[in-house]
Amino acid sequence: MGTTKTIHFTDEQNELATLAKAIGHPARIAIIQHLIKVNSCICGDIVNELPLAQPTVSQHLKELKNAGLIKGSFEGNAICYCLDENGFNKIKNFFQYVDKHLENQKNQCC
Amino acid sequence: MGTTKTIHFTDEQNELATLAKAIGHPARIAIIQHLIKVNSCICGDIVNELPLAQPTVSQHLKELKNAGLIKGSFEGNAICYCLDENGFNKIKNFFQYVDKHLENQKNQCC
DNA sequence: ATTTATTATCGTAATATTGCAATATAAACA
DNA sequence: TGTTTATATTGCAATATTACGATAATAAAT
Repeated sequence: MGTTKTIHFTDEQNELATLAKAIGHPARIAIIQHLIKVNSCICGDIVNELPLAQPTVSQHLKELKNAGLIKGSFEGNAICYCLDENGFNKIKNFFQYVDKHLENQKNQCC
Repeated sequence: MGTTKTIHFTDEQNELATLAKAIGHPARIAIIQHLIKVNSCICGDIVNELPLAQPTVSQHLKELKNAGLIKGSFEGNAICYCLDENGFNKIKNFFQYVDKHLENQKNQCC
């Protein structure tokens, strides 16, 4: 196998999983952190920042983009990337939901 | 390969990635949601809730536990699982950090 | 038009993940 | 002790992910 049984889960569960999975790699965390640090958008700089070859970085950027976590726009012959609030808002809601529960259940666990 | 180059990233980046990766599967999202729904702890019920075989569920529980997202305590011959705030607080902080940035940069992206 | 710079894609090797049947382990109880 | 119940582990097949060299594609600059 190796194949996730997405059919048996709800769209919401699959979407949240896809978002979390996209974030679940140190290189992609580093990309997100860098995009926050430099405030405005960047592109080939990300390749210089990361300890990975250009095709690998390109692949990671693609995954983040597919998940709706970053967006890129052409700027001359380069591409400017920045965070996409669409994806982040979706997970943010999930974590707020979890957090609300954790507050209520403090020290009441089994 | 298939091997993530964890050595080249910071401990924080690797830890956040591990947490997000653990959440990044619909079955594990479903487990988290169920633990929230039933409020107090449960165990074999999770197996009944999920459309997966017992060994598969056991594996998913193990991953969540290793990541510090759930904790289990023995209750007779059964095991009672519930959410572990340790793991969740760590990612929560990350998303708050991201969110703060997104608020500032609204519509100022490239 | 050619070169240069920037990013994406293809192909491929190595490793990781997912899922399950079979089996093991451990605790309660008869 | 033997049996039931609950969970974990092992072993394995199928698929996914990660990473990179080589190469393509695109657009600016000369």
